[in-house]
Parts: sequence; C-alpha cells; structure tokens
Amino acid sequence: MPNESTPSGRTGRPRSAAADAAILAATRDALVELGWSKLTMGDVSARAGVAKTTLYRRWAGKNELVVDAVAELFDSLELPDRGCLEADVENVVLQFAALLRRPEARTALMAVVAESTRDPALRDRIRSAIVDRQKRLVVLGRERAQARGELPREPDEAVAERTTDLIFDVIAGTVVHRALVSSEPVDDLWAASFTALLMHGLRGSAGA
Amino acid sequence: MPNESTPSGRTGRPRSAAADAAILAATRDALVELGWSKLTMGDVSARAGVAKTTLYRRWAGKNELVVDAVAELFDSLELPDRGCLEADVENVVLQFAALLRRPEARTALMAVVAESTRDPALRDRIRSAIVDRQKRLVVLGRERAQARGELPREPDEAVAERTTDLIFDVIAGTVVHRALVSSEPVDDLWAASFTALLMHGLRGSAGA
Amino acid sequence: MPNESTPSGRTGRPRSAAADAAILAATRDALVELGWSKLTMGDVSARAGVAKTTLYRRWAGKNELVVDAVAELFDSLELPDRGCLEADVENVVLQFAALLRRPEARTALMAVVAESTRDPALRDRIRSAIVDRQKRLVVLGRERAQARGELPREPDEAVAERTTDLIFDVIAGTVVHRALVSSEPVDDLWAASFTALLMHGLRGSAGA
Amino acid sequence: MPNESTPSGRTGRPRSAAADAAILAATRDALVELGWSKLTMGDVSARAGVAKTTLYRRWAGKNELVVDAVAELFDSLELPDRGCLEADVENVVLQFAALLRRPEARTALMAVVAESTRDPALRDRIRSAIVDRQKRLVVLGRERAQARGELPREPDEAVAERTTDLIFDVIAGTVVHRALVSSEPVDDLWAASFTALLMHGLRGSAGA
DNA sequence: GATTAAACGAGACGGTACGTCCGGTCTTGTG
DNA sequence: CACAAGACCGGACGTACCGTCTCGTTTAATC
Repeated sequence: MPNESTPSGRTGRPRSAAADAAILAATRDALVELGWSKLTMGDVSARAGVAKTTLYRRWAGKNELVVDAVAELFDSLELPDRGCLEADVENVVLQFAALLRRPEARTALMAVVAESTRDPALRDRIRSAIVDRQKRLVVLGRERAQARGELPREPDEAVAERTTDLIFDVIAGTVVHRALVSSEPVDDLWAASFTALLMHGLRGSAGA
Repeated sequence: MPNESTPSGRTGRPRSAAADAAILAATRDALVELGWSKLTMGDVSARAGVAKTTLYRRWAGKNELVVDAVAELFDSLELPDRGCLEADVENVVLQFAALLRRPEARTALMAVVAESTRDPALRDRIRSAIVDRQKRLVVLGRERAQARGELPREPDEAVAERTTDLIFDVIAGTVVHRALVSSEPVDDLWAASFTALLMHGLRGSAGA
Repeated sequence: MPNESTPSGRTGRPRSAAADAAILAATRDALVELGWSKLTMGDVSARAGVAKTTLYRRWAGKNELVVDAVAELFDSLELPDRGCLEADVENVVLQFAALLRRPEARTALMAVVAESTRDPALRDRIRSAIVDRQKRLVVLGRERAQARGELPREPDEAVAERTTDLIFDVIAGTVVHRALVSSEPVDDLWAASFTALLMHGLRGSAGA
Repeated sequence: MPNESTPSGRTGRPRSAAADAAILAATRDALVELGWSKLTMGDVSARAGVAKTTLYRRWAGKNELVVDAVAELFDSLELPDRGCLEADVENVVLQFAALLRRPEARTALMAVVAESTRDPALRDRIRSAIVDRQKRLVVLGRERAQARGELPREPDEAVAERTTDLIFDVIAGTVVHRALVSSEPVDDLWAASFTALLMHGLRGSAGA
C-alpha cells in the first residue's frame, strides 16, 4: 500500500517499515495543523524524522501520500445493526459527518479529488483506496435490510452493483456537499430529514 | 464582484474595466490548460496582458480569483419546463453533469472547496457566488411541481427553506460525487435511476 | 563587471547596485571562513541579505561569482619604484606572496583555475579579470628598468609582448607553486634567491 | 599507497588487489570524461564495478582518491641525457607541458591543490606523492650538469636542497601557470625562450 | 572440511545543497 | 492614481551526492 514501485530485489538494505508508519502519521498531523495547501513534503519528512529522499522513494508526490494517509481514516466507519434500515442509514450518515469534521479529512478529501481531475492514476488510487473500500457499508446495509424484508432482493448481479454505486454516491455525496460545499452542520435533525427523503422520496411523506 | 476592496477614491486614473474581463477569461483558459494546481498568478497576468500588480489590486489571491472566474459558469444552468417533476429533475441532473465535464469547472470546484475548509472568507464567497445562486433552480422546480400538484405546499417558511437546502445538497452532491469522486459517467441511464430513487425512495419501487 | 547578461531594458525596477557589493563582500567572507569547496550559493545569499534568485540573476554560478569576488584583490598589487630592478622584483614577489597568504585568495585562485580547465568561458573570464590586468606590473617594471638602462629596449612590439607574458608566468607561476603546491613559505630569503636566479640565470653567479 | 588505514588483521577475507587498480583506472577515466567537479564517488564505484563501501574502505574521500589516481601519471616524466643543460631543461619543460595537456592531469592537479589550502593532510599527501617524487628530475639534471662542468658544485648540502626546491618551483610553476592560468600553449618556441631566460637571466642576453 | 571473520554487492538511510519556480511586494517610468 | 515591467525576498520544489548503515553473500586463512 504505502510504497510506489517496490524494487522487489532481495539484495541491499530493506526499506524501513517504521518509516512508512511515521510518514503517514506525520502527514496526518501536518494536515491537521497546516491544511492541504500549506503542507509541504519537506515539513512531513522533518516531522517523521525521515529524509526527503526516503519519502520520495515511496510516494511520487503530495497527492499520493495524502490519499494513503487519509484512506485509512475511512476504515473506521462501521455499520452496527440498529434494528431497522432507517436507523442504520442515519447512523452511517452521522458517522460519516463526524469523520468530515476531522480537519485532516476535510482538507485532504476535496483536495485530492480536485487534483485527480487531471491525473488518472490518482483517480484510480482514490477509487481503490477510498471509494471501493467503503462500498462495503452499502453492501452490508442492503443485505441486512433484505434479510429483514425491508428491501427486495436483486435478481440481477449487474443491477445490484449499479444500485450499490448509486446509493453510495447519494449518501456520501449528499453528506459531503452539505458539510463542505454548503458548509452547514450535519446534525441529528438534518440526518433524520435526509434519511426520510432517502427512504420515501420526494413524493413520499411530507418531503422534509 | 471582481474587486477586493474598492478604493472608492474618486481621484486618479480609474481602473480598467477591460482588465477584469481579460483576467477572468485568462483564468478560465489557464484552468483548462493547466488545471488548478499548475495555474499561477504570473501566468494568468501574462495571458491577460496585464501586470501582476493589477491582478493583485483586484483579487487577494488565487482562490478568490478562481471562485469568481468559475462562478458565472454555473449561471448557465436553466430549468425549462419539461412538463413533470421527473423530467425537470432529470434535465437539471444532466445539465449539471455537462457542466462538470468542462475541465475548468471540474478542477476548480473541488479545489476551492478544499481551500475553503481552512478559510471562512472563502467559504462565504463560495456560498454566495455559487451555492446560494443555484438554489434558485430547486426553488423554481418546487414551485412548478406544487403548481402542478406533484408536491404539497409547505405551510412553514423555515421548513420550506430547509427542504430546499436538502434537495439541493442531494442533487448537487450526488452528481458531483458520481462524476468526480467515483469517476463514473453521468449518462441518461444513471440520471433516470437517480431520479427514480429521488422520487420514490429506497422503498419506493424496485429500488433502482 | 558583476552581472551576467544585462537585460538592458529600461523599464521595470532597476537592479540594486548595493546588492552587487554586498554579494561580493559576502563571497569573500565566506571564502575566508569556509573555503572554496564548502562555500555555497545559499550561504552567500544569506550573508549578503539577498535572495538566491537575485544572486543567480547576476552570476551563472559559483565559479563566475568567485572569480569576480577575488579579481579585485589583485588590484591591490603595486609597483613602487625601489631604485633598481632587483628591488622592484623582490618587492612584487613579496607582495604577491602576501596576497597568497590571504585565505580567500589561496582557496579561490586554484579552484577557479581548476574549473576553468573544462570551461572556456571561465578561462576567458579569469584571463581578462585577473591575468591581463596584472601584466601591467611587468610592463611598468620593464619600462622603468629600461629607463634606468638595466634592460635593453625591445625593438619589436610582438617580441616585447611575448617577453612580458613570459616574465609574468615565471614570477607569478613560481610564487604560486612555492606557496600553494610545494607549501613552503615565501620569505625574504627565498625572495632574494629567486630574484637572483631571475636576474642572472642558472649559470649566472653562484646559482642560488 | 591506496589504502587508508590498513586493518592488519590477519584473519578474514583479504582486500581485493584488483579492486584498487580498477578504482584508480575508473577515477582517471571519470576525470577525463567529467572533470574534477562533476566526478562523484558513486560514479567511480559504478565504473569500477565496485560497491561504494569498498571505495570508502580504502580512501577517505574524493581528494585522496584523486591525488593517488593522478600521482602516478607524473612518474612517466624522464630526463634522458640530451648532452647539455639547455637541452635537458627544454626537454623536461616540453614533457611536463605534454602531461598538462592530458585532461585528467589538468583538471585534477589544480583542484587538489585548491582543496589542500584548507587541509594539511592533503597538502602532505600532495607533497609526498607528487612534489617530492619529481624533484628527482632537478637533482638528476643538476648532477649531470655539474659532471659536465656546466654548473658549479654546491659545497653545502642545505644550500643544495634549497636550490633544488627553487629550480623545481620555477620550472614547474612557470609551465603550470603558462598552461593553466594564462591558458597559452607551451610550444617549442616558448620552451626555448623560457630555457634561455632560465639560463641567463633577465640581464643575460636579449631577454627573450 | 568446517569454522570464522572480514570484504564484498546492493541499496536504503539522514543530510545538505542544488538551481528553478512561484507568491506577493516594491520600485521604477509612463499615461 | 492606474498601469506595465521587472527586480526583490522568501520559501518549497524535486534531484543529486554525500558518507553511513544494514542486509545477505563470498572468499581466504585458520582450525
């Protein structure tokens, strides 16, 4: 995960595993203190107690480094069984909002996405390190709801995948937009409104 | 809009109005060619045939400049009456997706949002120049649907505003996430699926 | 003299004259403290209170900078009339030796000559800034000796120039070799021996 | 000669003798191709097919390595008996000039001398490896000339040594200065002029 | 023949300097 | 006063070498 292009040769001094961890931790610290745009490679290497060359030997640049540093934050998201689909959705929305309140996640996520618009390799990295990994939450939530009888089973595999993607984009996109673009708080009330909308649609009940 | 702190003095040579337009156009061109991160103030000033000092006299920095340069792109979004709510939603989704296919919008939008996580003034500028202006589309769509009887009228003004915000975040956020984070195409099929979900909710019909 | 390729454009802010002087002085200080090989451009710019870019705008690199910084040291050499040729020669030998005792001259002179073996432009710069300027001492000494009747007049101009060059190489080369290669002191005794040899040749008198 | 501090332990794998030769040859090659300042230890080790550690085990640094690599070039100088002192001097001048036309000698000699101005150990190494070894030429030439009756015998040993040193500095210094500082060719004509001056002194004959 | 201890290749490591680029400010002269 | 031009200070960039350090692998001399 951490490195760039492993030389895989078995001769020579092996790369320090401790350095990887120190660098990623230093990167997160620097993101908290400085934010994306003022984070510098030199500063990260200094914080990690590591030479700049060591850093560049493993990551091609700031973008790749930050994606890896931030990706694992998303692994903390969980989906405990709250008994019904509404509660599960509301819970994951609030968890995600809490994550987006962390300064390192706020500043880094949008920045790497912005950079990725011009860099296909970075785009792939984001997808594999963040997006695809968190789709597990949607998959799990759907299976659970289907087991409860709250949602019908998908007969077709391809349709199931497209639905997973759609739900993921709706939930993640809406929360990110609320939190970072509209800059409004994601609180319990809003989470309930959003969950209701997601459950019943615009025409469903009152609409709010 | 363009300037930073109006000098308001009535004496001396007045600022060139042509310069503003040239600078914003140059900024958009540079965004297309270079993307956000490689765009430089010096380059913009050179493209615009303007001295760097002239540029800094009007905008405080790259962030402010790019917000202004990009904001007006969003004004091109329209909401022609397609006869029913589904069609109106689907249309605005596809329009927004087309906008996000423009390189200057792709690269700039996420970048300024990323910067805004650490800069309240920039956050406000984004909100007033982009977010709030485009909420008109939701307001208009809702009013039209209510006139058609597709949606109930909101008795309470505050609730109406919260609903507007929510719908805006859902639509804009989901499309942005699909296009820029998941990096998947927003085509007619997807737009239809998303619209269906938005109309009827997860429990509504088939769920896709 | 100081700069590299004067832009000669008359618009824009003119280059600071004070910066040139500060840079050359800083260079000499750094040579004294650090010697040629540990002198860095960054250190010079810091000592001079000047940005690195300012330094590179005027000199192409360390070599060119040091030649200019050191060249003017050689202008301190003088040739007061001591009454006879022997005394004049002995005096200039001792002056040159004193100059080569200065750390900045010692370390810089040989270093730039070493670099010049691979850089024709630097070779020319050394010749014009140092070598040719100091030949004046030989020319003056010869004229004075000829006036005194100690040396015959040269009928041919070309021969005169070749003789000037030869004498210059003998005196300067011998002193430099004694001081820097053989690493032996150039004291009064040695200066007298050398002068005697130069006057009368190996076969002349005792030979020492 | 090659190594730094002999380990003298009698057990363990002995140092490869072939490596020494390969390293010195690689150093000379690199000097020819790159010159002193662009020669790097890593490059030398790669050319020699040797690890950097092997190189550093034997030489303390670039300076020491280059002195050793270049010193033996000077051993090629010889003093065949040309029948008279003038001819012998002229011959050695031309030989030395030919040596200074070799790029590895040109670039290395001045560079190590420059470095030696700040490094007494290097100064000693140059003196013992180069200077003192070549004084044999002066000693031999003097003895031969004395045997021919061209020069008087020195009664005093100390005076003899001082004279040897002086003549060495005059010849070596002048040729080096002509070739490397003044950057003028050392051809037959110049060699004859210099020899004449050395024989008869400024007052001797015509002076050129 | 087994042991042993150093030399060896490979290459990662913490540093330092490089020369370039950009950000933002300032100082000219001109309009 | 605005403006074009461009010099200025500061600071980060990504690269190149430095000299050191770990690795696993030879290679002789000693046992």
